[in-house]
Parts: sequence; C-alpha cells; structure tokens
Amino acid sequence: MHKRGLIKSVSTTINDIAKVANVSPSTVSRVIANNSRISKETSENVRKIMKEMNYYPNMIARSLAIRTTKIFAVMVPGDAEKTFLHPFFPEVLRGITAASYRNDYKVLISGVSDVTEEKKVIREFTRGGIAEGIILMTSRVADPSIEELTKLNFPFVVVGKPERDKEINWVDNNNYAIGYELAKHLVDQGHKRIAFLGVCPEFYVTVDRMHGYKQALKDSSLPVIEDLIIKNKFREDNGYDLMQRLFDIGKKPTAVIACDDLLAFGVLKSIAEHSLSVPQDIAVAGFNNVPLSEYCIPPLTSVEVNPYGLGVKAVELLMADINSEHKSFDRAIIPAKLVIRKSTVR
Amino acid sequence: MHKRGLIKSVSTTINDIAKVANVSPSTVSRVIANNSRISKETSENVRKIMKEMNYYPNMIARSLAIRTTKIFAVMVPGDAEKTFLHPFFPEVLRGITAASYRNDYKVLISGVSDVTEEKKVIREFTRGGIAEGIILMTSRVADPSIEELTKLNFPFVVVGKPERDKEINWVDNNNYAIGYELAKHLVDQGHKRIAFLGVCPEFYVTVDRMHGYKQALKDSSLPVIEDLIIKNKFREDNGYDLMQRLFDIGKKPTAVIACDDLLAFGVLKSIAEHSLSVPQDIAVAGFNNVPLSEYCIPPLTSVEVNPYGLGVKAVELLMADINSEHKSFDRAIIPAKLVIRKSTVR
DNA sequence: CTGAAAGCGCTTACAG
DNA sequence: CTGAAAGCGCTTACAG
Repeated sequence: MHKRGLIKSVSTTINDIAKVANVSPSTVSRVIANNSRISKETSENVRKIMKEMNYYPNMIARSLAIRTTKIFAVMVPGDAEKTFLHPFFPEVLRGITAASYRNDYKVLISGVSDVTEEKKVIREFTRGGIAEGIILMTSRVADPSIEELTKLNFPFVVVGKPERDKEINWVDNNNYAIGYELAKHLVDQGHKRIAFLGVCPEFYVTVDRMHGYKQALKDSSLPVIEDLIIKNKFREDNGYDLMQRLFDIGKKPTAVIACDDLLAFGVLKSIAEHSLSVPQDIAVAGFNNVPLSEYCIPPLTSVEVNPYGLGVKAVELLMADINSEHKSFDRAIIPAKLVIRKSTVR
Repeated sequence: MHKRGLIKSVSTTINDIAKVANVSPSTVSRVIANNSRISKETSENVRKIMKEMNYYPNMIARSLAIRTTKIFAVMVPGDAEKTFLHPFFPEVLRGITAASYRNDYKVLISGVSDVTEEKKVIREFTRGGIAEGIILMTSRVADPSIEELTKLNFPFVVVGKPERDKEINWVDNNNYAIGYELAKHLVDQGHKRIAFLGVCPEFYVTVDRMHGYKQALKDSSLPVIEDLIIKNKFREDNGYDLMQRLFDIGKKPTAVIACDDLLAFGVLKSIAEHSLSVPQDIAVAGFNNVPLSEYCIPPLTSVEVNPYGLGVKAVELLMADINSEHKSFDRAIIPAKLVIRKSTVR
C-alpha cells in the first residue's frame, strides 16, 4: 500500500477492523449497517473490535458509495448584513436546523455577499453533489437563484412566497389576511385615519399586507387615503423617519400600522418626541412580534408569524420533494396570530 | 459496468469527458486542477468538451481522494431557543460564514437541542471526517463539547473565553475592561450609587464585566454596595423584573448598568412605571449595542462588542491551527467600544 | 506532456 | 450467513 508523507493521522478503516476480526470488509460494513443477515456472534465480535480500535466510519466515503450526503443547504440572502439583524431570520434558521436534524440531515449555510457569488455557491452545492436540497431564505423579485435551481431541476423550497409561485415549493404566512386582520382590529377600536408605513414594492410581504389593510378599510366603508401610506426601502429606512414624514405632511393619523415591529419602535419614538401618547393620541401596531415588542413602552400590538414554524415546514416540503417518485411541488401557509397589547387598546 | 436501478440521474464524470476528449481521466483531472504541465491545446480541448457536456466535478469524490472537505462546523449551544434570539449570535455567525467563504470553507451548523445530542453530532462531524474544524458558539461552565474536542485533539475554537483557557483557541472581548470603562463613565458623570444588574455565575462574560465594574468603583474610592448587584439567569430573566427587585429592596440607585441591552430595555420600562425619568433620575447603560439601542427612548449608552469581528477572528484562529505544522493555540481579544448616548448624559 | 494503475474508505449485487 | 469483486468519482506518484 502506498502512503503519502504524513499528511494526516490516518485513521482506522473498515479494512483494519476486518483484518483483526478475521472477516471480510463486507461483513464489517454489514455490521455497521445493522444488516439482519449477519450472525449474532460475528456481529458482536466485530462490534467489540470496533469499540476496541475506536473505529468511526468515514462519512465522506459512505456518501460517495451511496450517493447521498444527507445535507441541506440554506442560502441567506446576499445583502445579509442588514437582513440577518432581524430576529425573524435566525428564528427561521433555527426551525430549519431543528427539523433537518430530526430528519437526519445536516445543514450548510451560505455566507456569500452578492448575487453572482451566490449563484456560484449554489452551483457548487447542487452540481458538486454536496447538498440534496436547497432552502432559499428570501424570495427577491426576479430572484436569479430561483431561476438557477429551476433550470437545474434541483429540489428546493423558498421561505416567502416567490414572484412566480407555480411549480415551486414555498412556505409563507397569509400576509394579505394578517394585514386585513390587523387593520380590522384598529377599525374596531374606532379608528378612521389609519396610516400604513413601510411598504416596499421589492418585498411582496409588505405589499400583500398593505392589500389586506386596504381591503379591511373598504369592507368597513372607510376611505383609503393614499397619503397615509408611506413607502420605504424595507429594513433599510427606519420607522422614525417614516413617521416624521407623516407628521411633516401634516396628515396626522389616529393609528399607524408599521410593516414590521422594528419600524414600529421608531414610530413610537417619533410620536413621543411630538409629545403625543400611545395609544391615547395615536395607536401603533407592527408585524412579526419580535421579542422586544412585549417589553417596549407601551407593549406593542403585533402579529406573531411563527418564523420557527416556517423553517420547520420548509424542511418538510423539501423532504417530500426529495422522497417523491416524480417531482412534487407544494406550498404551505403557516398560521399567524394577532397579539393585542396596550399600544392599540385605550 | 454495473448500474443499480434508477437511483438518480447519473451525471457526467471525468471518465465521460476523457473518453470524448480522447485523453485519460488523469489528464482531465489535471486540466481541472489547472496543472501547468498540461499542454495548452489539450487543456483547451478538454475544457471545451467539459463545457459542452456541462460537466461539474463531484466534490464528495474529490474530498475522499484528497482527504479534505473544506468544511467548518459551528455548534450553536443546546439551549438555542433563547440564545439565538439575541442579535449577538446571528452576528457572530455572519462573521463566521463570511470569513469561512473568504477562505474557501463551507460552514455546517448544528441544530441539536441538548448536550448529549451535541456530543453525538460533534463526533460525527469530527471522526466522521466531515469537518476540518469546529467553532463552539458559547463556552459553558464545564463544557462537555470542549472536553470532547480536546480529547480528540481536533482543531476547534470557542467564542467566549472558556473556563480552562489554556491550550484552547478562543476569541472574546476584554469583558473586565469594558465593565471597568462603562462604570468609570458613570462615575465621571458624578454617580455614586451605581447598580449592576444581570450577573450570572454560569456566564463568565457577566462575571468579568462585574469585576471590572467593581474595580472602577474602588479606583474611584467609591464603596461597592453588594445590594446594588442583582444576579439573574442571564437571558432567561428579564431586566424589568431585576429592576423591580431593586426598587422593592428600597435601595434606589442613581445609575444602573445592565449586563445586556435587552435587560436594559426592561430596566427603562420599570423606571418609566415608577414615573422616574432617564437619565435625570436614573442613568441606564447596557452592553452589546444591539440595533435597537440607538432607537429606544432615550437612546441607550452601550458597548459595541463587534460580534461580527469575533466570528471572523474565530475562523482565522481555526485556519492558523489547521495550517500549522504542530498544534497551535491562540487567543484573540476583539476591541470593544463604549458608545455614549442620552441615557447616561444629563 | 500524458497514461496506467493504485488508492481514498465505503457499499452492495452476485455467488456460494 | 459470508466473501470476492466491482463500483462510487475523483487524485497523484510513478514511469515514460
């Protein structure tokens, strides 16, 4: 046998075990795999020797042999700097890892900073035979990664309803419905001038929530006042600025819905600076129910979207796709829950 | 050649290319590796055919052959449910992934929920030949993973100074120094009764910060009042409760340092409920400078600990360990920066 | 500059 | 119940 220098401490292999146990490598392999056709004695003896020699199977070799890696890869969006600061993403990730491990899958995460690089990484993960499935953490408009994966006919699922939502696995909340529900709650509190802050055309989630909000107003025979709808670059602008803009226009609302709790915090600050109080003068609500919403002053009404559940479900769809005979596509709507707190209740 | 059923679409291999190009597989391999001894013509021809046949090398096979996976694994602590909600961890993770990719390493993250399972996963990653290095995201007291990895003599680094800090790679801030600096800042503002909230013996980071705080008081000839030091289960209890406890004892401080910004937010709330104002009646400061600290009311004085940098440095230490001839151990202290905001300045 | 051969450490159909 | 052999898809020392 040839051996290169002292590259690394060569560990014991199935052959070493076989030699000592006086059986063939095949038998050792079968013992590891718990193959039922191996006699109890042989099995026990081999096991004993494996233990003595401190043997552990090489997963890479096994992967090559069985052509299965048991690895999922999750692609964090390229502009992760800002994105990842939002508690939503770590929570999704936590759901993904938990569910993956439950299914005996490992998870590889990307750390690329731009879209071109992401494409390269996706190619390595998929064509390189490393991952068996991909989870896209955000759906962008005209997402090149979705294109790539579709073209490759590779199992993947996206978190957040994608632009082209047919023949693609995805999980999301019903953002239209929760936008509707939150607006309805404020209408029920007697509000007629409800502002909506933080719409960003690039993110469907905000647009869908806004549509729900509009419909709720219509269903309550309230006018949709376009001046009360403030756009922004989602998660780049801050809620303080958006609210200031609203004050500047001179169109004070009696309630404001922010597309995200983090924006709502800025809204609270802006309102405080105008010596107005929440909820007496202006009611405020957000989405995503971040951990701090419960503790801010006053506690913030929000919508729990269950990011952990989104992550778990994403993995389940992926598993289904991988294990199905013919290509399967599915979507999953994760239930969200309105959490009413002091910021909207007088 | 044998072929099992239709397990999966068999992709083109180096042999397919070789056949079409009329060269040996070795040559194709050398072309892929950019081996300089291959003639330009051969090289170009092979490349053309690879492109035509849409070839992509199988990374698993390559890994087996060269006995190198280019994978790091990061172990998120078992009680990740609470942990991961803190912005600190995603930021460290972001630093880790960014630095790893820069070094051509992929990163695998764990998703285990208890310590026993973590041990099993670590074993698979290390002994199974999957990872080349491990990053431990938190150092616990008597961390079993650290024991395991040390025993295996496997390259690893821990984020957060571990209990036994010799012969182990780790990165951290100088928590003693930043505790000192923050307390000194408050002393300079004229405070004499400075509370310290959120010490948790299980986490050295909090203990070190407290020691720094105590020393700062001593150096300023101020008494250390033990009643003003409130312990808690770090990140399990909340700042609101801790501050209430302080009020209950009847020992009102003129300033409070919370071991973490998230705790400080609860402190602010408790103070507001007592109709006291910050910083006029009580100054408040935290650590970790979470994104919201800048936007809360009033903006919170904190310490920027640079979690991203911690992640990056962790990878660098790992790279150094892996590439060094003989086992190397190192530590890195990442600079932190006091960020003074309105909550402590009258 | 290129090829034949052995090797990385497993799995599994086939034969007995 | 077990073994010999071929195979997974690469790399690389050796020989020419």
